[in-house]
Amino acid sequence: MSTPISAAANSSPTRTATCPPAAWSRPTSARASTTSSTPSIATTSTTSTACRPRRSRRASSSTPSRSTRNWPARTTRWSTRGPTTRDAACRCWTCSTTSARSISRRTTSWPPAGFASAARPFSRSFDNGLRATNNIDRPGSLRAGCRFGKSHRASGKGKSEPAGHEKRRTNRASYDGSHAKGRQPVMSQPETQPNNKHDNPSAPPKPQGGDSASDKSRYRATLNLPQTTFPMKANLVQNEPASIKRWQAMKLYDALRDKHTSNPRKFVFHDGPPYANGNLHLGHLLNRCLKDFVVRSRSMMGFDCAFVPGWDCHGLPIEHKVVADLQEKGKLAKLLTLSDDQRKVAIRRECQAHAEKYVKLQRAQMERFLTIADYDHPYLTLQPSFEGGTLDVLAALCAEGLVFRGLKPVHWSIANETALADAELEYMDREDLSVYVDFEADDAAKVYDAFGLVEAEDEGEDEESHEATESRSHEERDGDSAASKSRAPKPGTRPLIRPSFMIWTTTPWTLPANLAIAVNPRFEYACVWVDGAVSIMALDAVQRVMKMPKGDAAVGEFVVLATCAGDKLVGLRYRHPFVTSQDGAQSAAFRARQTVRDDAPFHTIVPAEYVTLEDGTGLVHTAPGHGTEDYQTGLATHLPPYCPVRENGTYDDTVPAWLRGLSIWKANDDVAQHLRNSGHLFYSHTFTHSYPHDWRSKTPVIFRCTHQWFVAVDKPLKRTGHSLRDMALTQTQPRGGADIKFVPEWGRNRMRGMLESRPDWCISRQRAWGMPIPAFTLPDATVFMTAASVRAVAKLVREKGTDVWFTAGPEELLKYYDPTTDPDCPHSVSSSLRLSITSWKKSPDILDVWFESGSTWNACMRERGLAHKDGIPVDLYLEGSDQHRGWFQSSLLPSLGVLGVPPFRTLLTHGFIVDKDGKKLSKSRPDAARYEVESLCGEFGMDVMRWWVASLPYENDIKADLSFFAELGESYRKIRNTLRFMLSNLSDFKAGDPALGCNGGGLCVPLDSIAPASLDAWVLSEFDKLAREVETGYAEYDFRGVQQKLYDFCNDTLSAVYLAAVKDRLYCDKPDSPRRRQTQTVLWDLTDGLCRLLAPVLCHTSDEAYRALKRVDPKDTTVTIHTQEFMRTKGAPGFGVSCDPAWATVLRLRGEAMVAIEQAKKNLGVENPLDMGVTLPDAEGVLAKFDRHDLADLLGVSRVSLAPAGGVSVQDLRAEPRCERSWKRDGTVRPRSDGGMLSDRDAMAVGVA
RNA sequence: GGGCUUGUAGCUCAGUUGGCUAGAGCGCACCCCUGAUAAGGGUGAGGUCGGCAGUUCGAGCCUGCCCAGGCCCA
Repeated sequence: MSTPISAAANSSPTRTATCPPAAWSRPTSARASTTSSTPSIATTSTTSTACRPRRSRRASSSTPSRSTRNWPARTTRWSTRGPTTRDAACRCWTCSTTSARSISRRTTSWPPAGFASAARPFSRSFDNGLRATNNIDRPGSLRAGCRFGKSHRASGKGKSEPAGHEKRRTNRASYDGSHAKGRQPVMSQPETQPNNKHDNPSAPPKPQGGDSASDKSRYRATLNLPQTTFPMKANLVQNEPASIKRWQAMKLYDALRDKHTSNPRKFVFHDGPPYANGNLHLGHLLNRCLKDFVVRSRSMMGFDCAFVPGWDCHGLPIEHKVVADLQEKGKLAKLLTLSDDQRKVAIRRECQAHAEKYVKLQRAQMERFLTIADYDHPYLTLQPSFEGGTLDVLAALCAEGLVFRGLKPVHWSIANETALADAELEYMDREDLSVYVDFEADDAAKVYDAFGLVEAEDEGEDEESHEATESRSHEERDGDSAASKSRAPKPGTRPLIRPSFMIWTTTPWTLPANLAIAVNPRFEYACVWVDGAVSIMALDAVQRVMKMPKGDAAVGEFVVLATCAGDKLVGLRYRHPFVTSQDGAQSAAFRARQTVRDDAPFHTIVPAEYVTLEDGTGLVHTAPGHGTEDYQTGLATHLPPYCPVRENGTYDDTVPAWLRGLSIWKANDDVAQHLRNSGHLFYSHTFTHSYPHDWRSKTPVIFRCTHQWFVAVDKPLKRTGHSLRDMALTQTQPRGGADIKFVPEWGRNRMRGMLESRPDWCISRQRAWGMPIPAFTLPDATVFMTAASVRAVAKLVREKGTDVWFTAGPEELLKYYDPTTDPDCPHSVSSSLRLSITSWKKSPDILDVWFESGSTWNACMRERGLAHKDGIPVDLYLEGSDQHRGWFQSSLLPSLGVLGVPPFRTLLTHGFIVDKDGKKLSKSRPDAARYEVESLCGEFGMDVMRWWVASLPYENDIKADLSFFAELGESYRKIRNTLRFMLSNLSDFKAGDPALGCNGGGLCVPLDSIAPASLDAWVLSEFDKLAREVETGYAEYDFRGVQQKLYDFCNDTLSAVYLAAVKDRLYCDKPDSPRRRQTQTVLWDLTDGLCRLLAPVLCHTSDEAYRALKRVDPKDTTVTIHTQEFMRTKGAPGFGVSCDPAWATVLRLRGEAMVAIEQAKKNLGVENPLDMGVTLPDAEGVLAKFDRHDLADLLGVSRVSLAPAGGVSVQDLRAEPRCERSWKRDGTVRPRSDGGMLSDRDAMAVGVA
């Protein structure tokens, strides 16, 4: 075993260790090998330039090799795996419910029987002298003989043993006597080491002055020890609801508004409405907390910040749920017997009840998040006033000429003759006909040019081939026709046959509506000679298509003549197999109903990126009236959304005569047969695939173009001459237009990208639960809706709600409408309105819910007088990044249309919650229930959750895991304990009433009397810096920065430096000594100021601490921190106290001294810094003005002296007498009249000579 | 497939115009204190900056490709 440090080495009572004597080396000690190379502890650091104390870990210059670094990393991992975990330890400190669990786990689950004294990797709360080591942490690795190795004190500090095998079986294990008692394993050794470390044989001879525990406690009663009612244990789960009740009792939101009645500084923040359906989840919690940080911080900055919560109440999910419930209860069938209006009113009533139920539920959850808002007066999209405000927006857009009717394909139920939303579809297997169809090229030469095919040089081709390039059908080739015997041309040469574009479709009934063929411009296409015909298809599809069994005769011979890129085909024209220019979308009948551009590229090859090679031929039959992608292609190429299918699923009169009036399902076979007969069908077969069906009738649905209402994004506004898209792109430019601020900045590009590519906004839906679009169909089938008519309906809606649309007739609905004053009213209408209005039909459409939420800047903010009166109405919108396409855009466009400016000055987005591996949070995870917000509030407490939210870089994905909340719980406790310590040292302090001037009759010391070189001035100046940074952080929505700075201030500036330094004067000075009172003044102000800075985040805890500081009676509901503002002096954040610039030097030296002290512990064997003195170099002579006691307290040593040169050095003071009261060896300790050994200061405090 | 975005220590994250010997907190290791005590303090160890290839005197940062995520589209 290693040899104890020799006591003989300590011959000098006050030894300066700048040059350790040779005798100190311990050659026989294993530790000697680690310390012999240690440089002199006289250190002169030249690296640190920090101006405030830091607990940074300086990078070591001697980085170990990689192989040596691996080992501890691995052990670290399993050291955290014990059956007790940190989160268990943490939970017990933030709430009452889990503490019992953590305690019980501590005492019963671990260590297992037989390992009674094995240390637990528990919380640091239990670590004092009893902490797990790597090996002990794994019971299986325990080895007799090493578990209870001798105390490091007896074994020369045990450094010779590998980490994890020795240690901590010291007497201090008795801290947790319950573990050791009666469970000492056989291999344990009785502890024989001396209890008092000052009896350590390696230590110098027992010095003068009492050191024993009894000596130490002799003067305990004479000290000013901390006292407070502010508990260490937060009990958040129990206490937070009490805070909520208190705030409700004092009507906190109203109080804040009243306070700012005449405040011209308004911060207008607008809540985006969540959907009133279901429980709130972690994503909502994130969103609501961020919003609350804004509301509370702006209020504390002195702004009037109203915040009205809102809910999105209309829409399909609620209606779908309600109808499903009705169906389940068997009530739907009865409803279906009612008239349309009656049925809709009944369903709407159910929907409203559903929405209101969830508004109530979510409101309670939001209040549990400790958020402040006008919960008694929320805005709901179902409120008549809101509905009126929305219709006003619609009216204004009508006035600008932006609202129009157009065609758009939607899922259509033929059985119910109604449009269906995605949520109303059920996918079921269905048997359909799959056809491969040849569409002949219009100009064969151009096609062959595209493929680069050249004329064949062989003059000997058969006569037939010299005929004009005419079509050759596959049917002809199948027989014994001459063509089938023709030879395949050589690759690269041009056949004298008209080529065809081969498409594939599973809906032959849509072929009459074919207007184009789409190719992918990036794919390679092939010109294929197939048994005497020529077809174009994607090169990658050739093999697959050629394998298609063509009835009885398979493909005989095929040759790829050439290939070319898809973009070469774009623009080539083809001939529809059976629709002529007199039919279809080009027919007079269709053109009469629909505007068709003259340059529309009918029957042309068009580009489309969505074309794939997985199925078909790589050439996609495109019918813009029968598919979403086709429709988009149509929009892009100006092809009309031609749909020849009526509501009942039969063809209209624009199709060829043989199809008119036919059911589309029947038409499938007829079309195939027609193609077969005309030789255009390459191949057909029936197959089964998954196909959407109407969830109610269980019948297959189709895509069908229907009339919808749109807001035009490219049409110039009457007022400005610019389109919504142009305006939006201008206003969202960096430093353009409104100079909208995006947080984070990349949101700008994201949103602009979406604005650039978005189509016209379809604002109509065919449902019951929503706001009706107040349009009317006139007897002549024209549709009537003008700005004035919408406003007239809006007025009625404000009086009666939108149910009136379903209960009243057109005459009643338009009772406020005066056609004679409406410039947009057609003469035919104004002249005969009163005569014909009873025969008008109400529009069955409702508004897209996005239009409602997109109108909230008007329907809520302007309606309620909360918006800025001029210019941009709202300062901030704050939502998840999905709202770049959602709410942000649906708000931007109407606002631009109505006001000409965006609705918001700043757009802040946050990311989505993902699990700890960065994957989507799955509801199916086994511990999903613990991620329910109610569970989280109950497990960690809301202030901890808020502290977590504040810690997040919210711009991107946010990883969430129970362990993270637990970690933030630890961090929260640090803040709490810091507040507690400050409060506990103010128990005999009275701040006085500021209204009384100076110290207001209290014990405060004027702050301007504090010397700039004092500790107190330093900490106040640090607070001012913090206050500036935190206020800036709040203003810039940098909550993470705020949280980190607050934590660092509590953890570092206060706990590690200032509070540790002033502890001595607080405890040991005479209670009313000026020095102590000055520090108490500072503590009081710091606590007050810190609570305010914390208040927007830790709204419960800061209020609790603030009330404790002010000694408010628990029953008193009038005092709260939340009506206060951030601390300001002469307009600037903080107290306006600055410190001496030399503090930078002091703090740099403190860092060096800490390292030197640590070295001294090893080299001198002095364990307690109070047994040390430190000499600081002061070459520049700047330290002289610093109080030596301040410096000593700052280093935690007994004495500090200055030297003109050299480095930091440490002296062993153990031979000097120690004050029995303050435990310091400050050089003034001597026997006193009461028989005790006391320093001068302590003698004075106790009152002995 | 496209737009935007993320990847840095065991974990959560900083990292400015390319100048870095890459920082912080937590955790971990070791130590102190026992008068903040289910507290408090100190000192350390720990990194192939997702991968590959370029540009550059110099790359965590710029470029290209690839891998793995997220949001919104298709």
